[in-house]
Amino acid sequence: MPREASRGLNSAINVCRLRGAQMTPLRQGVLKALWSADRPLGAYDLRDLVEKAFDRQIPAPSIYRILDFLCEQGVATRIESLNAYVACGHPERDHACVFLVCEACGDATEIENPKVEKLISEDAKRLGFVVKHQVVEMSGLCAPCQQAS
Amino acid sequence: MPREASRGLNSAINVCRLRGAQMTPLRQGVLKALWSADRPLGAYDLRDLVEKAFDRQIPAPSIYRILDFLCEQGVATRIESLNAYVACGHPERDHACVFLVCEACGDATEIENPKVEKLISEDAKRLGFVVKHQVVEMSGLCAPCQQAS
DNA sequence: TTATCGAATGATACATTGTTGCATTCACTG
DNA sequence: CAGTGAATGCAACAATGTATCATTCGATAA
Repeated sequence: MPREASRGLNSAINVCRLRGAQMTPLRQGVLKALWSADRPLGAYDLRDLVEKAFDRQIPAPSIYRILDFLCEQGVATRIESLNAYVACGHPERDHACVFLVCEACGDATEIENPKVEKLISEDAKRLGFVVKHQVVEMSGLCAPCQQAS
Repeated sequence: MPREASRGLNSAINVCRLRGAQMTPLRQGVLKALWSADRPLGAYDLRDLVEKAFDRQIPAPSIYRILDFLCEQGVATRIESLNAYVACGHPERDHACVFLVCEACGDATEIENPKVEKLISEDAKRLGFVVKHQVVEMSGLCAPCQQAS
């Protein structure tokens, strides 16, 4: 696992601990798998990885529960358009994620843009709508994949 | 079906015709079901509705192919966070949809905000990323449901 | 230490959503 | 009327997600 990922993982674990949220071995295992991956992973991909790491079978519901937990803690994010999950780089800030999802290589880059959140929230407010969770995912081609094609 | 929906349906049919895209009876049936609904419908919900309307069985792959077609034509949109589909109100303009999805009543309101698209596209451009499709979905509570709770 | 209690996980079965591959039908065109 | 490509039918299956209940684990308090 690259150093940056290692830092991200530790940071996430600390964030959870500070909140009093239990970071169990299995939860750490799932989060570690997410940090080790270079692309979003599906729940069953994660199950396979964690089963190998723990050398035993893990039931699907456990994986889903753990993913729910990690997303609630803000240390992972579900990418709706892929039915997949990624580790989140800055869980300490309560923020909204924006992803650039490459159709070719499958990589999902998280970008930060608080303006987007504000812009939409204002529109929503005008309609009396209270936003609780935002999904912003742009699919297309990343720079390397454009050149490759 | 309300008048507005009826207009929307006809407009969508015309848009497709003008493009030379075949608007077959089955495709119209699916689109009509979408326009008649007051909330996003899943592929299998749609299948049930269209089966009743046509009084015969429809295979799931047909529904999915038709939904793909309708989305490509811009007369319907998939809401990723719900695995569901809605009719799109203005297919003539090539636009990006932004949805407000109410967790309580399930309704999905489409709002227009070209600024959002621009804002993110600029960020993407800076990274050399070419956006082909955008998913912007805000979940929360609509005004009526806030009062109800 | 031990009883207890809630959180987390295990286990089984199942529901929902989406796809593959190939056959058939249909409408248009030469 | 034959040929062609688009659309649909059909069967089986794959992938994703959930419901339910049992069990284990870990902290806390008697």
